Amino acid sequence: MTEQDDNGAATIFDVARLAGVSASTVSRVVNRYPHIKQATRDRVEAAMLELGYVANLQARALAGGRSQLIGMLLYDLESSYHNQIVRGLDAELSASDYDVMLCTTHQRTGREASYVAQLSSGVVDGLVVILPADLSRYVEQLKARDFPFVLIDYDDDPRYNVVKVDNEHGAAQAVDHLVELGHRRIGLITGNLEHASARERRAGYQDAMRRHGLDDESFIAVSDFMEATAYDAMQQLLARDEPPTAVFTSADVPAFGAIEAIRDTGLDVPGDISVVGFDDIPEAAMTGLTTIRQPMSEMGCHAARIILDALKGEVEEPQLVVLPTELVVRDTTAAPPRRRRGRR
Amino acid sequence: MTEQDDNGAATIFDVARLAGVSASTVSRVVNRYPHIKQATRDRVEAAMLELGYVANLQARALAGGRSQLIGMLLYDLESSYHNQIVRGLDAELSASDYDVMLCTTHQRTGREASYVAQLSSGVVDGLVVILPADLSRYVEQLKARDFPFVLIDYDDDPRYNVVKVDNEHGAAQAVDHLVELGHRRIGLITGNLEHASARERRAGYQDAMRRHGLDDESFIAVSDFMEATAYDAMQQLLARDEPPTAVFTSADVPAFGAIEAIRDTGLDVPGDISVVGFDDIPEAAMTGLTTIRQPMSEMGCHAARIILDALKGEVEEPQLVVLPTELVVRDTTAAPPRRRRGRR
DNA sequence: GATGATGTTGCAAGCGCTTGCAGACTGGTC
DNA sequence: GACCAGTCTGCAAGCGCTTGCAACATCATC
Repeated sequence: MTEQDDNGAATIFDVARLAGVSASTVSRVVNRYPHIKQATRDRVEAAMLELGYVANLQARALAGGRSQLIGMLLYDLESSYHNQIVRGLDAELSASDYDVMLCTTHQRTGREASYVAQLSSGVVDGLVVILPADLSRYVEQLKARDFPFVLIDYDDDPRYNVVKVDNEHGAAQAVDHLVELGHRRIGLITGNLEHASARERRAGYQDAMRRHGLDDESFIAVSDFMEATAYDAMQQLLARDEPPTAVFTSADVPAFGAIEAIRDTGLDVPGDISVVGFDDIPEAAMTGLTTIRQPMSEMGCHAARIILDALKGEVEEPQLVVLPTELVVRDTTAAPPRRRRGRR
Repeated sequence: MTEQDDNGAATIFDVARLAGVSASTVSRVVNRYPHIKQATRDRVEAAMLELGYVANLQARALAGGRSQLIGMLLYDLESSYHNQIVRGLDAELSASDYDVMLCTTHQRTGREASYVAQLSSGVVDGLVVILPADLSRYVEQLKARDFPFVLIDYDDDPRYNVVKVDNEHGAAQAVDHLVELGHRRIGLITGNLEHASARERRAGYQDAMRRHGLDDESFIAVSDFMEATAYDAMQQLLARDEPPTAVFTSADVPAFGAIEAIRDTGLDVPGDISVVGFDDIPEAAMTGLTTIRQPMSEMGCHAARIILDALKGEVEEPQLVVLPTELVVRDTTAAPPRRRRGRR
């Protein structure tokens, strides 16, 4: 309302002067230090309000306080998969005065380490990481510094906090569903095998197939979670003498690619070939894709909770949270066609 | 490689000691100050490498330097619309050693002001804002402080940097397309009219309709960019004595809602009713929605460029960038049915 | 060989905040 | 009335960095 300084915002000293106390006292009010006389507190709060005081996060973090920010490192913002997780995280954190800062590495995979270094050196108080592949380089450093962090969708590693879903069981659910419908020739289009999730889903598929007496490695095509490569992978499977009557893809996005490839060959989904995805992103519901649902926003919640606990100093053993998946049957799966058609 | 301190990372002093220079010199090397002897520079760089030195962003920002971060404020991360913009922004920025920090206000509309205050008080060097409604509260403050910022999808306001598309023309393209197909009763489902884009698209629709001698306010239903409310709005339009044979929705997401409502009534898209969206999000291509494309990643690029220019001190007049839209015809538009059917 | 223009570096004062320590109170007890 | 425990507040020393200023080194010039 009243006098604002020339350019910048009001500092803690401005507030202190106006309230007739020292800066330390203002700091204590802001940080909810218990032993402050109510009258003093009121005066300080009034002054803050009047000046529109906003704490300078930089200074606070620098002086040893907290930045009240949790970093989230992703390789990509394209997929709605991440967004759901962010939602969950954000919802849980915002109840505790924390906020999320999102960073994406995009193409520039090599920059992960520097991102982590930067963020963890004061910008954020904790880190949630969804990245493929080998984190060892920087994760060990974080660990050594007792910096709170959670890995999402990573290998089960007793040294770290990990939040994930039961990928193997999820893949088995997909296979079981297809077998129940009567399918015997069931293909798999895996994701990039650098991802733990891709490996685990493949393992789940293989186990389930074996359990049904159906294992045949040649039904496996490798892709990388992208639509275009899944299209190609599907074409490979279709080119076989006896193409599969169903495919399970390691995510929803590649499922779309597979469906396109199938339809481009003149075949029908699910009439000729059934398709099951993984994730249950919103687009899956929209297009009627049968899929294995991951509770994504729950994953975000759990990650948040682990970080918050660590921040409270309730440091426990590293936690492993494995959430259950769920089969969602929609319109891309059906019984296999009666009469066998060779190819095409 | 060698001695790392007890916990935290190496500071500028550690580097200085190892290189046998003062901290200021190290700072100058880091900040590419020109007058440094090559030999000194080399020595410092070697020391940095050896210690794995990472500048503390907080301290740097606090001391008056730059954080090398551009903030982006969104109300939502759900729609792929934003993601595309972020992509463009990020691509452009990362070429200049800047990174993006994303913040979403989510439901909590009231917190926008505090977000902006926090971010602009040192966390980021510039701000890109995609928010609905009334920004006046905090935007004026930013302006007064000469803090670089860009508004996306905002009213044309000569005081601010604004990046947007030609919403009116886009809407006109949609109407023209439908008229060309033979439609005369063309409905509009607007977005939340707090958004400038919703208002402009409505204006474009109205102008075009008038131009074709077709204006009839009763064909306008108000929604809010969401699928569910668009569903309801469409139902209203369908309940009329003479329902429209085509609708234009102010975004792609509500178009999906409208289509669902139409199909739930037993009618066909585009056989009975044509639908045109706006945005061209990936889901539009996937589901064959005819729509008006916004060059989203270009919008991000432009925003980045404006911020970077401002940061370079090349402060010019506030810029207004209006990008063209493009009609993308897919499978949800066709000629109206021959024989008029009353309702249902 | 003196002079000035440049190039190269260090000193020290902050940036806005937190926090350990200590001093000044308050109240209750013996 | 003296004393102790507890409550409340200020002082001052940083957190890790940038940057204006000044000092010194270098070099070409006359």
